[in-house]
Amino acid sequence: MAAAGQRAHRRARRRDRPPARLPGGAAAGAALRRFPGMSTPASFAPQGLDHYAGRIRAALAPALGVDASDLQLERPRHDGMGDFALPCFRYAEGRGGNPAALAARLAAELSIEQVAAAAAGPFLNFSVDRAALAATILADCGRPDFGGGASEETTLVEFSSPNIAKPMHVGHLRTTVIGAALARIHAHLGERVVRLNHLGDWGSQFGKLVAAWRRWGAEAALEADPIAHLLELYVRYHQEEGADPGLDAESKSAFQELESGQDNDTRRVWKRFTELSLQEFDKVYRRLGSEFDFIRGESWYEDKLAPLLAWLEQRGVLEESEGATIIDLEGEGISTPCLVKTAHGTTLYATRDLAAAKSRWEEFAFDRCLYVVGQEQILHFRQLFAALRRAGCGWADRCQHIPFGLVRMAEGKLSTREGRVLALKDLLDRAVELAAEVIQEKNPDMAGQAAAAEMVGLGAVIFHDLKHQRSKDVVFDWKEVLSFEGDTGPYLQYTHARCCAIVRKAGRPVPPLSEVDPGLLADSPELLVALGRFPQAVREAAEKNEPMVLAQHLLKIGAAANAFYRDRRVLGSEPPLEAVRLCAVDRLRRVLALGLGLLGVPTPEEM
RNA sequence: GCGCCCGUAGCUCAACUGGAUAGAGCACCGGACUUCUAAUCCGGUUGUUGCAGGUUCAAGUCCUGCCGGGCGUGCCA
Repeated sequence: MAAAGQRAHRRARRRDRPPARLPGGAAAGAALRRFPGMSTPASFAPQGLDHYAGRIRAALAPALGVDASDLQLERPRHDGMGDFALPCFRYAEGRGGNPAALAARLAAELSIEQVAAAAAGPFLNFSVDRAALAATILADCGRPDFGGGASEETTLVEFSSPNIAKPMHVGHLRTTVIGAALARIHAHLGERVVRLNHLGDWGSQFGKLVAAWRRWGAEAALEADPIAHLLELYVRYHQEEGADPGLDAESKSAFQELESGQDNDTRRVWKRFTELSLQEFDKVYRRLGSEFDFIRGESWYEDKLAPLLAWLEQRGVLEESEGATIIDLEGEGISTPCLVKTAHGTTLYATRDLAAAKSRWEEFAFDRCLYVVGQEQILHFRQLFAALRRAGCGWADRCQHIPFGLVRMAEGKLSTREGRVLALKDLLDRAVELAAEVIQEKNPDMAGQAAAAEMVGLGAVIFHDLKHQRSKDVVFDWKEVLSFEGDTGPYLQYTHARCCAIVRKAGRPVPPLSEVDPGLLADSPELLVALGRFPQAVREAAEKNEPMVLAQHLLKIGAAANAFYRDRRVLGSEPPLEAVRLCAVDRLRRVLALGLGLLGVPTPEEM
């Protein structure tokens, strides 16, 4: 059993929000709206730099005779080259000119309010007037919905999905943290988000567990530390199964009792294991700020399996092969068929996922359904979606696997069966402990040190996970994960806390925009541009389902912020300067809190 | 065997899905705290983007073939 985001089985618990009502049945429209380049989709009011991108497009489109949405506006590679760039190569092609000449001509001809155009060889660079930009940024960044949108689509996010009776370990960190971040990011864009925890609570392994419990289980140990004891039983089972054929028979019969659906002792034991596990998981979820609208294990779909199989049969996609029931996927370009029933008649992982997908579609009519599950299951999801397509589900294209790389320990492979795991709780505790030491050293007089340490420690772990591309494997390195310097969560938390301190110590309210002169911020273009690009970062993170995009952008804002208040004294400066800088610091504080909040990184006001 | 993912500075990673001189952090060296938190800032050093071809005005990015690592590959989840 691999280290990363497993998903497994049954029995669901519903909590919190009521089952959402969907506006009018089958939602129409493309599952995934594409946001080409730096365009601003209609559902988003222009924010930050978007204002100017819109103007530039509007001016360029007629000049080039192309549709505004086809314009490829880019970020210049280096600061100082402007705020937007248009490579002119492709536009020069059709009209016989050379790109540099076209750029020069456009630079001379274009007249855009508050935007200067300059040719740089074949590139046309645009610079936004600093004072105008400052005014825009100060106005937009103060809003709590900065970078937000008005999409009315419905997005399902399935994430975390640990197996019951096993500890959550570092492998679960990624799915839990990435999934929660994606859910928040999509929600910020206005989407109606449904968070699902597809617990691994079903399957033959629970027959094994119950069998092991009957042989060696100890009530006292179970109550003291349920998951530790259950893991112990699981490990022991695998140690002894080879030498003891009776075990296998016991576990098979236990699983049959479980699957029978009848209320018997096996089922009661299993149910108790589930509840004990959930209590433990909840502690971690609370710390990580992860919430679910529905905790539905695989078992929740149990009574939907028979109808599903009947439906598949009716659709004519089932075949028998070597005694098993399969859906052939050759026509979908997948040589491995999807198995929905074993030769012994039991259902499989894929069967439950098919039932789950169909049930979710019928309940939520989603515009997209994201499965945040490790990339070792890529084939499984390809099969799942292909099988749905074969069964005639057009909505299968709205389902998307969001894979991520494996977490591996530097010392070697993680293995649940061998009992070698790094429990997530231990990782978090260690991070918090270290954060407490640093706070004690750097800010010994602060009140509420324990609370701050919890936030900083968790912030370090969460941000570390989110700042990398999902697809890359991660070699877990204590030193790196627990680093609080440089491009880290605590760096951003620190920046936020500094901004909070300045606002707090100002001894007066942040002046309203009408009372400041934004032009006085013209000396800090990096800061303005970094803040101004925040909406684009949120959008791109959602579009790619890649929180890293937002994390990386927050680092840019953080760097600009630190340089800003390092060189520009706020409090005690000339009154007009103090006013506008205070205003800027306030916006920084808000945007950092907003962005970090989307990622799930806590934002202490002092640390 | 076949399929998918990854390969960028000593280390950890970016690079806006084909654009400008490939950028950050860590580490190392040197500077900056009687003033809003030095968990910071400023400056310096670091590249055959795994290898070889190909497409293109333009390739880290696309196509082919290799090398290396990881993960999958019908009755587990």
